Order: sequence, then structure tokens, then C-alpha cells
Amino acid sequence: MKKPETRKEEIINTAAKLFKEKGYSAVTMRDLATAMGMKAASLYNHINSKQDILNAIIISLAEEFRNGMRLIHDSDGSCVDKLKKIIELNVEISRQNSFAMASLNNDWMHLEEKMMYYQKLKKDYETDFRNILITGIEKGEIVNINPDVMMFSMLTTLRSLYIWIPKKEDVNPRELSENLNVILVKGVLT
Amino acid sequence: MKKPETRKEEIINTAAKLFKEKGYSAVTMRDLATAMGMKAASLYNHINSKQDILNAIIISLAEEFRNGMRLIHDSDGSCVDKLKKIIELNVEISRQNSFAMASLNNDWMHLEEKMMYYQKLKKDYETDFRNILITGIEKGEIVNINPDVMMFSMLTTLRSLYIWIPKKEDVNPRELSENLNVILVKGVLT
DNA sequence: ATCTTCAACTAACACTTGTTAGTCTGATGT
DNA sequence: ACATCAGACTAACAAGTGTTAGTTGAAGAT
Repeated sequence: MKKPETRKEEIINTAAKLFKEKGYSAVTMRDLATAMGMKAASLYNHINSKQDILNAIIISLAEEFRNGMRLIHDSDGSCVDKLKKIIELNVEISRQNSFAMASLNNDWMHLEEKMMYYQKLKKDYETDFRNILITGIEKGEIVNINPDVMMFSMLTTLRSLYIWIPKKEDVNPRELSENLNVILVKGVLT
Repeated sequence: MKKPETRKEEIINTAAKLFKEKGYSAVTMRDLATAMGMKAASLYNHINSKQDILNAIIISLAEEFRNGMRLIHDSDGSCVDKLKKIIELNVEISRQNSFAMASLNNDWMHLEEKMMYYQKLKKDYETDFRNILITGIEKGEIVNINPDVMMFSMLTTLRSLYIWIPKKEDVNPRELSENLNVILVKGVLT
């Protein structure tokens, strides 16, 4: 059922892994070639440039987040339900793209032509999130404090899951989502 | 009262600013020199190497965190009091070192000789934090869920404050600490 | 007036960077 | 049997990298 990776996808996935370890700028095409078991020049039979690899990694992930958030925003259900879905969205994407998440978080500043598009995706995602929170405050579902601080706090935790998930392979995603829902929404007090 | 920066400190602070924008690897000594209004070679009258600049930025900050956490851990007071102090510690350090915080978060992998020492500081910091949480769970002060997930969630938010604080200069630190205390400890539900 | 020091400079180094051009090899289609 | 072609290779490039050596001019000390 799982289709085999094309050579190009293999290169992009290997690049994502290296970018996570050392960051985009510190990874050379020769590093990437070595990791692929070939010479640097051979990479160019499959990809156009180092820059294009970064674009591919970041943009596809940003689109996945933006689309996921749109669906949640437009769905029925209470604000608290939607927060739960946002957590699940992040856990799932982070589980399946733990390497690429590092680039999304740390290497977006090296996007060039795609920077504007990336920023639009990010802004739209955050606007939807903020709207969900503001609606929740208005309906009295959640506490009335600065929604930007709230969003910031939740987002930074969710965005960093990629660091944590690979180290704790025993934690299953349902349990992780549930724990995060308690911590981020209900608080840690007894 | 504020002592004037030495030239070396000026270079390190300028470097931290550039490292925040583009990451350690993407900043060249020529970039740094230009930002300082001098030529690259002249930098070496004040510093030994690019590597040493990174070491200075990260290690001094990591020590500040480690020492602050030790004081909180060893102090009297409930677990919830200590969590509040941890939030205040992070807000304060992030406010005063918003550039260096970026390197601490994103460029630690480029430490070389100092890597082991950095990792020890980090581990000790986290051990103290975990102990505070476990004690809180045992005493029934906080909810009994995986303390590592709890610590991860709080720490990622606190570690990312450097991104957020400079954009919201109007938010005063007391108010920010208070909001974070509500969000991270008491939860967002009404 | 002379000496020393400081902090900038120019010039250059050896090496690494992303990328291109052109070549070779083995599999595939006819 | 032969032509095609994807995908590897070697060789090379121009530009950029961190860093060193040696020089210069101004400020402060003797």
C-alpha cells in the first residue's frame, strides 16, 4: 500500500533529516550526497538546487497545517472541541514529519522566493486559531485573558513536539494528545 | 550606573543579534564585521574565533538558567509557588537576552568543546524542574499526569518567549508573567 | 621627544561552497 | 542488435569561508 519513494523524495527526506541535526546552512550538498551514497553533482539529476529542497520541505508542511486548521475552524463544535482537534492535528503531523518540522521551525528564514507565500500560510493559520480563541472567550467557554498570549503558549508547545516525539517512542499518540489536552486546556492544578 | 560595553562585548552582542536573524552558520565574519563597521580581520583583535563567540553567548546564558533554577529548587515554598518563580525567571532572562536566547535554542548543536558542559547544565536544570513537579504530584498539589510531558510543555513555551517578547513591547513583564501563570498552571477553562 | 600599546587596516592563505559541463554505464524499448 | 536514456560519475568553476601576518596611525606613558 505504501508507494515506494522516488529518488527525489528520498533526497528530500534525507535532507530534512540532516537539516534537523545541523540546520540548513550547515548542511552542504556534499554532506547530503554522502548520506545518499552518491556524489554531490549527482544530486542535480533529481533536484534543481539546495534552495528548492528547503522550499519543498517547508511549503508542503505549511500547507498541511494551514489546510488542517481551516477544516477545524470551519467545523461545528465548541471552542474546547476545536482546541482538542488542533492538538490532535499537531501531534499527528509532528509524528509523521518529525524531520521536516525542524526546518519549518528553524530554517524558514532561509526561504527566498517562497518567503511571502510561507508567511501568508502562517498568518492565515494563526488568524483562524485566534478566532477560535476569541469566540471561546466571548461565549464564556474559556478564561478571558490576552488571546495572543494564550495562542503563543499553545503554539510553541505544539510546534516543538517534533523534538520530543522521537525520543519517547513508547508514548502512543492518543495518550500524548490526551495529556496535552489536560495540560494545555485544563491546567495542571488538582 | 550601566557600565559601558567593552569592544569585545559589543562584538558578542552584535553577533547574537545576527545569529538570531539567520542562525550561527549563515552569519559570516564579514557580516559581523560590517555590522560592527569594521573589517573582518579586525575582529580578531578582540576575539579568538567565531566558535568562541558562540560559546560565550550560549554558556553564560545556560549558567544563568542553571543557577536560577537551583535557587528556586532549594527555596522554601509550595510547588505552585516554585512554578510561578520559574516563569518569572524565564520572563526576566528572556527580556534581557532576547538575542542570545535564539542561539541557546537553535545553535547549541554547533558548540564543540563546550558541548558536554552545556549538556550538563541543561540536564541539571531539567532534573531540578522535574523534581519540583514530582514533589508537587506526590503532595497532591498538581494533577497526576506524566511529569515529562508537563515539563516539556512548560519549557517549550518558556524557551520561546524570546520570539514573542520583542514584538510586544507594550506587554509589561509582570502582566506577562501573570498571564503565563494562569495559562500554564491554572488552565484556560472558565 | 621617544616608546609602547591599541585597534584598525590590507593582503593573502588554504579550504569549502553550490553548481555546471561533459562523460560513462547499464537497463529498457524496439 | 541497436538506439535511448536515466542516473551515476569526474573535473572544474567562481565565489565565499575563517583565519593569519604584517603594517599603520593615533593616543597615552616615560
